[in-house]
Amino acid sequence: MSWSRHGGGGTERRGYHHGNLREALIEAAVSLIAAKGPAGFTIAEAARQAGVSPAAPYRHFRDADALLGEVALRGFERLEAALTRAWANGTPAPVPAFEAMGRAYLGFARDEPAYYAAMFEAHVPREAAPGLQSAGDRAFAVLREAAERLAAVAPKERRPPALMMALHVWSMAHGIASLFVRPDPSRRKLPMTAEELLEAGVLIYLQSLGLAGGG
Amino acid sequence: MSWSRHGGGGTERRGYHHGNLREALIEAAVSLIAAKGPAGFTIAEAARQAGVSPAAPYRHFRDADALLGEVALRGFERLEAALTRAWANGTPAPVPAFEAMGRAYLGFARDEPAYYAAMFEAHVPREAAPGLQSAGDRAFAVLREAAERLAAVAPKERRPPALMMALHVWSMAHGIASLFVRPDPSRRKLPMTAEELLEAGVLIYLQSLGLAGGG
DNA sequence: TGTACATCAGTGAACGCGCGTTCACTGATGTAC
DNA sequence: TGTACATCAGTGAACGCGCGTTCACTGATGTAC
Repeated sequence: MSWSRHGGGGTERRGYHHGNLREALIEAAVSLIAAKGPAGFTIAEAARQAGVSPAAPYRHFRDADALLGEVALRGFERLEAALTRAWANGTPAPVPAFEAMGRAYLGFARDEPAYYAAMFEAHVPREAAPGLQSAGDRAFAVLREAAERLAAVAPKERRPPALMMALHVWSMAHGIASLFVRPDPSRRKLPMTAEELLEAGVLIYLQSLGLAGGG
Repeated sequence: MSWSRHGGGGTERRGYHHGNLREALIEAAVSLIAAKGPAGFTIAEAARQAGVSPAAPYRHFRDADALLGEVALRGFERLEAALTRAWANGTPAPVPAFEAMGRAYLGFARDEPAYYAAMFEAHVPREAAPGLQSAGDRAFAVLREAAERLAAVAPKERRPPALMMALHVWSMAHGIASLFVRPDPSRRKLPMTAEELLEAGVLIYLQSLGLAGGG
């Protein structure tokens, strides 16, 4: 395999062929977005960071949107993995597992700002990368299935449509992430952590469905 | 007043002095952001649209952030007005007035996409325009005061901190606006309107606090 | 009412910059025989 | 094992473009007297 000779870094010697330029460009895009936001990313700069001429990226990506779309796609895959891990198939119990999933969403926004920005802030057309749309669908499906499991446990007369539950929780998590987690220069200060805010909100919401203790 | 001679449009004859360039640039920025998103806006293009040389805007704004900041500031003022109007001092009753405020938030996101983008998507530093931070504070204060009025009506043993209620509802409204109202090319389809989704979410939330008729 | 003057909003030409995109090319790779 | 050849990833030079920003300037405005 050619890229085994080229492995990780950027400064390393290489021949005429890069060997793994596609991956290197994606990595470069991620680090550029992390540093300067999605608007600060350009194909030319990504090429420079990959140590390659400005024309080279066009062998792999039609334009900037295609590259951004690939970053977004991988972001959705990572988010899906993180949510799946947190939900842990509803263990030890559905409600705490659901809460863990909420924390995972915020953790993703915090720890992977570049992916998050490509997914939700770059306004990449869904056709930009093949599979982008379905990767997004799969990430949301994790949340929806968890909501279905929860809904099944709820007292029948209070049970809302699981899809709606999923949308409510996603919206609250996403709103909190956008307003209080993403590094925005005009971000408002919170009197608690974003995680505490979300956890409280979800608990209040679930209580109403007969799913969480007391109050 | 000099600008009384120059009034509205752009194509109209004018002399050496524009007379109302500052306002014209803000209008141009709003229309550019509406058309191409915050990233598609440039000082040069705003100047062109105002019928003025590319150097002229620098008499009024230090840079693009200052102009965007001014747009964001006015956006917060408009949002504050819209929320205040919808809340209507809690009439006819706190819960429906609260719901109306939620609809007003979504309506603002839908009807004023340029302002919304400048406020929440352009990542303008809060120092970009004097008063920007406090305009944001005032808009949020409307929501917070409404939450306080609602909290006062809630049964004591279920009453959450009003600030937290405000943050929860703001987050859900903002999440729904970001995910389902803003024109995002990768936006997911909803099985209901954004307004219905938010209304249902807020009702479920308020039920839990003993504030809305039970399910 | 008239005039001189200070002020300052807007001009227009110019600059350097980085970007996206193209093109004919070059040289590394791997495969057919 | 060797050789000829097709493939195609990456080159590098070039282009036109629009942007931000500067500068000495010009001419409209309004105010002091």
